[in-house]
Amino acid sequence: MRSSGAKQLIERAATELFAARGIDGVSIAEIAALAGVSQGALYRHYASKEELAWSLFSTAYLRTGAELDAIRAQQPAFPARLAAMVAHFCALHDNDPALFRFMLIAQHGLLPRIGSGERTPVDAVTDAVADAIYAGEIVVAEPPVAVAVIFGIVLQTAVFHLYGRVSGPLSPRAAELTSAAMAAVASLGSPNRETVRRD
Amino acid sequence: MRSSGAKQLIERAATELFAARGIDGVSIAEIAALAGVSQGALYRHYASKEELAWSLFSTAYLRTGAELDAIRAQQPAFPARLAAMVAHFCALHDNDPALFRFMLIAQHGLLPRIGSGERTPVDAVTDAVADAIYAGEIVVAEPPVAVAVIFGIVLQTAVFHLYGRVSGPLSPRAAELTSAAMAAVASLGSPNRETVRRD
Amino acid sequence: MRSSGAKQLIERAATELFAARGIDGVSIAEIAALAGVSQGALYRHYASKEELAWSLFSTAYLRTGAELDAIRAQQPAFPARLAAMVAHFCALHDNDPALFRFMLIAQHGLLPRIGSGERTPVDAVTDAVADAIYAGEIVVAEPPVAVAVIFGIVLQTAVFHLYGRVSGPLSPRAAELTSAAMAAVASLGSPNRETVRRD
Amino acid sequence: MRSSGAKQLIERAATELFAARGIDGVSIAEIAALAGVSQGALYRHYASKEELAWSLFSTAYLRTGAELDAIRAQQPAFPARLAAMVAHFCALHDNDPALFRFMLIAQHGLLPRIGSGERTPVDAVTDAVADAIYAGEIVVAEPPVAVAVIFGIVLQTAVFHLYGRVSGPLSPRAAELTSAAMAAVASLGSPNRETVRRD
DNA sequence: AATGAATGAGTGTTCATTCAT
DNA sequence: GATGAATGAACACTCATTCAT
Repeated sequence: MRSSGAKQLIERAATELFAARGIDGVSIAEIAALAGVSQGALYRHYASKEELAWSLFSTAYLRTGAELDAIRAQQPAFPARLAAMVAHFCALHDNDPALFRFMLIAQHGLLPRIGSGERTPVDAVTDAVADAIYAGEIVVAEPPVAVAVIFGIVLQTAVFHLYGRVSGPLSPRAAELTSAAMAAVASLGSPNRETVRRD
Repeated sequence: MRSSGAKQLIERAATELFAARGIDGVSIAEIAALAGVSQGALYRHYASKEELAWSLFSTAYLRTGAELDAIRAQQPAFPARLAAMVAHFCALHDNDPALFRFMLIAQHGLLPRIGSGERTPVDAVTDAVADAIYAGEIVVAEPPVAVAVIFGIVLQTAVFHLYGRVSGPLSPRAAELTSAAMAAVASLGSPNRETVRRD
Repeated sequence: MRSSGAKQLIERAATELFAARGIDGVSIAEIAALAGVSQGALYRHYASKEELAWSLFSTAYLRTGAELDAIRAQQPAFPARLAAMVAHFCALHDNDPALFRFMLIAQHGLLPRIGSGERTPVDAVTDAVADAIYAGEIVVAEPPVAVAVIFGIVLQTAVFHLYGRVSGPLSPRAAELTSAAMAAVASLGSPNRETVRRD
Repeated sequence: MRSSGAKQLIERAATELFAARGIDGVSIAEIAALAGVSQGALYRHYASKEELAWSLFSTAYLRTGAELDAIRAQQPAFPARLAAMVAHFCALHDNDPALFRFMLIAQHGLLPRIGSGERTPVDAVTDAVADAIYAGEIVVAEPPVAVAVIFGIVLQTAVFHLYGRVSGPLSPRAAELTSAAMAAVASLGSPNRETVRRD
C-alpha cells in the first residue's frame, strides 16, 4: 500500500513541472529529481513520458467529465445545474491550480486523442444546454456557441488568475461567473438589437 | 522589400507548423523545408528558433493591442467599442486561423515575457472597461473579471472552432458574441439574485 | 539436487532465448520470466548475465571436448573415430538444437576466453588427425586445415539446418557427412591435380 | 566527391568494430570516434545503427552473390566454377578480413532479413551444384548438403584463420580447399561404404 | 549571401544489478 | 532464501546552431 507513494510523487512532480513549463519543456530527469525518485523508477509506472502526460491529462479530464455528469444527474433545473458546474470548475482550480494549468496547456496537444466515445466535460455541458433548450428554459440558435460561452467565461477567468490579473480563490466568484454565463447564454436567444452600427 | 520574401516565407511556414504542432514539436529543418529555404538562411533573419517564435508572437500580439487601442480611440461608447473589438477578433481569426491558433497555443509560454510597459490586447480591453465604469455605462465590482469574461466568450468560441465544434467563419457571429459579452458584463454589476448570497 | 530445479529452468530459458536472439538481444527479465523465477533468483546462481552465458557456453563446449576425447580413447582407427565424432556432433544437434545454435552464435564472442589448457572439441579432432598422420592413415600438409574441413562440413550443415535449407534430424546424415569429411581430408594429401576424381 | 570520405570512414570503422565485438557490443560513440567524425554525422548517412549494420551486411552479401553469379556465367564446367568460387572467397577474406569476420558474425541475426527474391552467395553455389547435377558432372542425393559442405570447408577454414589456428593468406590454399570440396561433394554421390578410399 | 554538412550537448529509454522486505 | 522495486550508468538518437565553402 505504501508503494503507491512513488507513483503519486511522480504524478505530483510531473503535474507541477508540466504546468509550469509545458510537457516538452520538462525532462524526465527533472521530474524524477523533483519526485525524489530515480529516472528508471518512472518507467515502472509509465511506459513513456508521453504516456505519463497522457495519463495525467486523460484521467483528470475524464474524471471531470464524470463529475459534471453527476451534477447533471443531481440537478434537474438548468440554472442550478449551471451554478453547480461553474462552482465545480472553480473548486477544481482552487484545489489544484497546477493541475488546472496543466489541463489548459495540454489540451491543445492531447484533446484530439480523447476517443469520441468518452464523456468529456464539454459533453456534459453540451447535454445540459440541450436539455435546457428542450425544456424551454433557454433559447439558443447555436448550442455549441452557448457551450463555448459558458466555458470561456470560467476558463478565461482561470487563465487571468494564472497570469496574476485575478487573485485569490475562484470559488467565491462562482456565483458571479454563473450569473454572467446565464446572462450570456440568455442573450444568445434574443434578437440582437442594440448592436453594431457603424455610422 | 526584396529579401523580405524569404523572411515572409519563413514566418508563414513557422506559423503554420507552430499552430499545428506547437513550438517544441517543430524542428528548424521542417520550417526551412516548408519555407523552401535552407536552415542557415533562417539564421540570417532570426538569431534562434526561440527568437523566431517570440517575434511571431509578440509582433502579432502587440499589433493586435495597437489595433484595439485604435478602436478605442475611434469609438467613444462602450457598446460600440466592444462590438468593434469583438468583430476585430473574429476577423483576426478568420483572416489567419493558423496565426490565431499559434497565439492561443503560445500564450502560455510567451505571455509572461511581454514587458509590463507594452500595450496588449488585454490592456486595451481593460481600459475600455475602465472607461465604461468611469462613464457609468456599466457597473462591475471586479474589472479584471469583466475583461476575462469578454475574452473568454470570444476566445473559447475560437477554440471550439479549432476543435471542429463550431464551423464556418467567426465574423458572422460577432454580433451575437458581442451581445453575449455585453449581457455577461452587465450581469456582473447586478445584485446576484437567485444565487449564492452571504448573510 | 533440490535447488537445481530453478537453475536448470534458468539454463534452459537462457539457452532458448540466447539461441533465438543472441546474448545481447535478451534481457535478464525475459530469461527470468521464461524460467518462471524472479530476476533476483537468477543472481543466486550466476554472478552476472555474462557469467551465465559463459557458463552455458564453456560447460557445453568443454563437455563436448571431453566426449570427443572419450571417443578418441575408444576408437583406435581414424575412420571409426571420425565417424563416431561426426555422429556425436549430429546427435548433439538433434538432442538440443537450441544449445547447438547458441554454441554457433556465441563462439565468436566467447571462444577466445577458453583457456589454452582446456581440452576443446577442436583439440580432440586435432589430436585425432595428428594420430592418423602419425599412424600413416592419412597424409595432410596442414593438419589445421584438415580439422577445419572436418568441422566445416558438419557445422555448416547444421547452419543450413537452422536456416531451413536442410530439414529433419542430422543423425541420419552422419554417415554421408563422415564420408565427405574423409574424402575431403584424403584429398588434402593428394597432389592437387586440377581436380578430384572418384573411382 | 570528397564528401563520400566521411561515409567510407564510418563504414570502415563500423566494419572493424562490428567484426571485433559484434554489433551490439559496439556503441555509436565508438564508431564515430574511430571514424573521426561526430556521432551526429553518422546519422546523415544512416538512419540508425541498425540500418548501418544492415547496409554493410546486405551490400557485401549481395555483392558477393552477384560476383559468384558472374563466375558461374563465365565458367561453364563445374570444377572450374568451383575453383573460381573458392578462390573468390579466399580473396574476399584476404582483401578484407574484418569484413569477412563481420559477415560471419552478423549472418545469424541478419540473414533472415534477406528477401527471398535476392541472389545470395548460397543461391549461386546452389545453382552451380544444380547445373553440375543436371550435366551429370556430379551425383548427389541432397544438393543442399553438397552446398553446405562446400561452404563449410571454405568458411570454417576462414574461422580457424580468425582464431589463429591457420595463418597467412587464404588464397594460396584455394586449390587445396577446392580439391577438398570437390572430393567431399563427389563422395556424397558414392554408396557409403564404411569409408572413403582414394584411388 | 546562401547553403547544408557537421557538431555535440541533451533527451528519452533500457536494463544489468542491488537490496530492503 | 526469495522477491521485485529501485537504481543509475549507458545507450541510440535528435536537433538547434555553426561555419567552411
